[in-house]
Amino acid sequence: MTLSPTVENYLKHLFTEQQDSDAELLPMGKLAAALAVTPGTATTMVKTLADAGLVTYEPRGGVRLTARGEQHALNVIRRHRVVELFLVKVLGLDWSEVHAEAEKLEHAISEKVLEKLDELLGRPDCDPHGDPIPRATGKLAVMQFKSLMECELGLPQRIMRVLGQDTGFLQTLHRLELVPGAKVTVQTRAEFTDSVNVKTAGGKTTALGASAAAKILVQPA
Amino acid sequence: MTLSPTVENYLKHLFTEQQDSDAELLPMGKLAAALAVTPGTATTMVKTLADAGLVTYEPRGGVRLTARGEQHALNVIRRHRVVELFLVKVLGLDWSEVHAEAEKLEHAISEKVLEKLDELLGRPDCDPHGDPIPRATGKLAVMQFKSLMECELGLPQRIMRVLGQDTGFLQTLHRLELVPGAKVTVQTRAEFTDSVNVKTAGGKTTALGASAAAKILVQPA
DNA sequence: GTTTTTACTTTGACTACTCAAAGTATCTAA
DNA sequence: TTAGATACTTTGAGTAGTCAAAGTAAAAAC
Ligand SMILES: [Mn+2]
Ligand SMILES: [Mn+2]
Ligand SMILES: [Mn+2]
Ligand SMILES: [Mn+2]
Repeated sequence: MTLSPTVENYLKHLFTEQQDSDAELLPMGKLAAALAVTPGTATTMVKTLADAGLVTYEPRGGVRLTARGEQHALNVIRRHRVVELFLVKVLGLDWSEVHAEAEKLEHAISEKVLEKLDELLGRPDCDPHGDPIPRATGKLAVMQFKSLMECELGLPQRIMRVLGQDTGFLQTLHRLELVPGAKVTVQTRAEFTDSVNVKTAGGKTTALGASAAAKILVQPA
Repeated sequence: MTLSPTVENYLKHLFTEQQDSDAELLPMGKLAAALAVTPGTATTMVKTLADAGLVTYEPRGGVRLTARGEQHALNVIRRHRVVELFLVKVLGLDWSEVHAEAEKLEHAISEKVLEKLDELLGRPDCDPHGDPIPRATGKLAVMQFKSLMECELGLPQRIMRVLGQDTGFLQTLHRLELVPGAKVTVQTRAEFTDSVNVKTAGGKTTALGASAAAKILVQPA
């Protein structure tokens, strides 16, 4: 019962896509897009996963992880995020580049090595992007943060999480000191111009577009 | 020009088999046995590697790495051995189990991560079994040690290297304190009974069969 | 110098994964 | 309530890697 890297990727993306779209079934098109494969490829694979008892599949309806599929998905995500943190904390890689590295390593890490990494890192709760790390038991903390688009104006906020893995986006955020742990204050939100003015701890003020601001999640400091 | 894990394994085994058999060409049968595939599979793959310029192939003669193939092989071996040392030194895994782990990880480590690991470990020369680690440039130290079957009797020796990766064998050596770095003295070599008597630093004396003794390489202490 | 054995190569078939393109169900909109 | 668009499935084909078994060259034995 050892899953191929391909199957692990299907389960992982199935989980994350399922997470941020509260519908019963995930449409095949969404899954195919997330995996960057053609719809036909996704259909074929999902039927195989259904036969293996990892998903339930409704033709022309969509797909959903079973409890067993979800456990496997959470284990892959755990490996991915522990590895990301290891690469940043121990090896000193830039947080903007570790996602790509972890995409490969997550399929090569044994349970034993994962446990040792987790121990070395002090049983961390979050990866370098603020994404929660599932516990070895499969439990995943669900945190509800507001984004810079929704949080209160003028009140100091702490950045808790950054959504998205694009290297350029993350490098820019690093340059602007908009990383998890940093303190920021949203000064103004301009209507119609789609722009948010943010003051960082360093005192600098930056304008962010709505799509960027929505990816930065905060909590009152 | 990124090689698949399968191709990397062919190149790696080609290199090591080529090393310890000084013939011009490596017979296909040896390669097939080393990779645990059928001869037909090895033939097919070797023809592909020849087309890619990684080996030269003489039908019914044998196979040999080109300079390019050798560089790739050395890089894979470097990744394997650096990873093994990392697993022992940093994560605290047992030296008997790291080979299996490294077999998977060696294909998932980027050049950047490899460099960071090498740095973290202090640019090591050898892996936990005493196997030399190729330099980033591709240079591999060739060391000529005597085994416990050949070394001088009664003279203290330091264990420099242990050949073979079998978990049970390595666990036993660990229990007997016959690991790289340990000091030992060969007291007697019994003819006909195929047995060698070895005294360890702890003062205990152990009888080793010829095949085991031949795998333990030493140097006068 | 033939025969037999051994080592190797070739062939045909299979699994896992993928895409392009043709076919079909369902939803939307007139 | 039918026409068209959309989303999905099916089919046919291709790549990478593998094995079993049939075929062949070379070496060994006689
Ligand atoms: Mn990631
Ligand atoms: Mn992450
Ligand atoms: Mn090894
Ligand atoms: Mn080793």
